[in-house]
Amino acid sequence: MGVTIKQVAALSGVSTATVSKYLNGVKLKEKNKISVENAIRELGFKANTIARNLRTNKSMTVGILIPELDNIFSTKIISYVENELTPHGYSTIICDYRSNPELEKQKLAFLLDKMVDGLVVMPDKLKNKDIKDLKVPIVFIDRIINDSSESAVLIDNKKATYNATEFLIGNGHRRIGIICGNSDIYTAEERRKGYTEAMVANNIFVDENMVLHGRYDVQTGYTLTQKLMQGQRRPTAIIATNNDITTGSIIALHDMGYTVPNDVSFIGFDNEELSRAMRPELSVVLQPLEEIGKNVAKIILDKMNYNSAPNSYVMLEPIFLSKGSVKRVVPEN
Amino acid sequence: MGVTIKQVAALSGVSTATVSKYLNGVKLKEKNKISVENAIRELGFKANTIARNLRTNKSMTVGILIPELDNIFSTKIISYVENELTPHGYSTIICDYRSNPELEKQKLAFLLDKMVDGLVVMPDKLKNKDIKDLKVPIVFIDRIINDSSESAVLIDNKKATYNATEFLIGNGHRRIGIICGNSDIYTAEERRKGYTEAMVANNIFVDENMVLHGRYDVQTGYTLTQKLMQGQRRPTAIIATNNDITTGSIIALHDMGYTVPNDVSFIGFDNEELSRAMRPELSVVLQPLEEIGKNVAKIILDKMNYNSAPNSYVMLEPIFLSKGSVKRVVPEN
DNA sequence: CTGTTAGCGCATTCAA
DNA sequence: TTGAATGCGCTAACAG
Repeated sequence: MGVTIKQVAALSGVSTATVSKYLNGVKLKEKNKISVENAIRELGFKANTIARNLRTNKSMTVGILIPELDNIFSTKIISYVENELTPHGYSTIICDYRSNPELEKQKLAFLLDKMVDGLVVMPDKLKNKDIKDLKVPIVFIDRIINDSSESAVLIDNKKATYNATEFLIGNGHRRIGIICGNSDIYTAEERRKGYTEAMVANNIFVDENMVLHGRYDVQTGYTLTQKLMQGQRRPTAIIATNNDITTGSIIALHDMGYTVPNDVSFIGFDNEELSRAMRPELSVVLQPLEEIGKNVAKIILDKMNYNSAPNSYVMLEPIFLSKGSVKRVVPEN
Repeated sequence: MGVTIKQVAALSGVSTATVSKYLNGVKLKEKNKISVENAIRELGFKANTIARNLRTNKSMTVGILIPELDNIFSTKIISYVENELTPHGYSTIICDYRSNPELEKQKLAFLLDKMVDGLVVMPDKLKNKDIKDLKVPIVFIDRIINDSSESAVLIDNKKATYNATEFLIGNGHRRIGIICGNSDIYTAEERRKGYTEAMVANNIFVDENMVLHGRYDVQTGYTLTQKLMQGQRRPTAIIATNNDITTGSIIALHDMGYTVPNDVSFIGFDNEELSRAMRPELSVVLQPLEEIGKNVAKIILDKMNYNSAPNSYVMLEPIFLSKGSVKRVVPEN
């Protein structure tokens, strides 16, 4: 369908091999170089990458697999990753699996089909066996897979909620509700642990009615906040553990007529923009998105370029932004 | 480096042609079919799609090109498009061009390189000449390209802001500020026109200081809102014309100590979640994202399957959600 | 520095 | 039904 190297060769009076070399940066005799260039221009030639990939077994593309597309947290990180990859000549193919375990595997296979040279994955239900004998380098973001020692970049999730919880405790709170993602997600479980550890460290009883699990979405934040606030003994503070849960939780509180922090103190996660828009602004745990992205890019580039690059596991510090959504209360004890 | 059709053929005692036929759904003699299936299983054979694409000139994938990845408006639509495409056997490759005209063309070329069978594009600076002789079907979302009669799905943008503006006028507002995207973006210009037309239709002078243009991002919303509110004669109402501008605008108002709607009335765009989180909730113009996605999918599928499918241009109705962010005022003059 | 030759993995004639 | 042969467009030896 398109113009081929053969036609270029014919028109310029050299062999296809020579044209190919030209395309791959090999120096030609000045005269040949010029006639090849002319032919390319005249014919409007564009190399067929599919054929090239077939031949070289490389595609100069990195596959990116995330659970949801409409999740700013992951898309922002990806933007940063892309930013670092592009200057090195790599393109990216982004796929989402709608938090669906079936799709998760299918899309992984799809990316492999496209002969990606590397993979950046935010996994959900993926198991070690699904990835352990892939021939392409892989880096996990945000979450890791049990028993896998593949490279990963994430934040210290336990610390994130530990700090948030301690902050609340320091302000007199004892009944602290927390809304977590499903406990089979690594991140969710870590965040839950951070909370529990902080409570325990401060000799506070952990009421299981205060620890709720659901999906990482607005609806979950909404519903579980209602549940927390409708219980017999309400929390005096709530921690939302992801971007969408933060949104849903705030909407629910407002819909129920509660004011933050007068009726209930609040610490959000990730949702910097909502935090800034509210008055008082929300105290939030933020992740260093740009740093995450840069680390991911560095690791995957290293791995693609030096097969021997060892796995690296990077754990970054969460950022706690203290704003006006936490009120000091008298401890109930 | 994987298992090839050749090895399968060898192991099952038939020719590669026969294996290929099996893979493509051609009926084989029962005995052959079984041995081929066994061989495939034993060897763990997986057809190499790159080779297949090279041969067939098809990839069963649709390329999606959007300006920004961290823009929920586009990613939500894409989710819906994907949802409709998957059951038909099509996968998607998503690329963003970071609102960069250079990248916009590059990524388009990248997708073409991947031999996508169809294209869904939210264009920015793309010109008709860039796409007029592509051999793959294309559908535009949200924005169209001048002098191009390609298929497109969008909302009636002019009406969206016309209605919002009329609503404000009906509530006594005369000095109405509006923050628009860059005027070379189709959508931005339409929205600006809707505003102007409503003003003119109501015999209200259009003060050019009230009509500001910038990027479709939070920073723009923030800065231009400051500008509007710092002027000598402040607006009594502000219209933000996209998701991020809405966010930035609200943050700016709050940072300056203004309350909505007491100090200034406000109508946002797209940002349903922020709208729901605020108290009073924000009045907003919403787009029917799911409907947009479904229309896009339908059109691109038709075009990929019947080359003759005519171009279609779908214009959907915007939704105006009236909440508490608009206050009735006494008209100034 | 250039051309010849071979083949990546698959799908598709055309005969048989 | 099947198989032998051919080639999609390109790159990679190797020899010249």
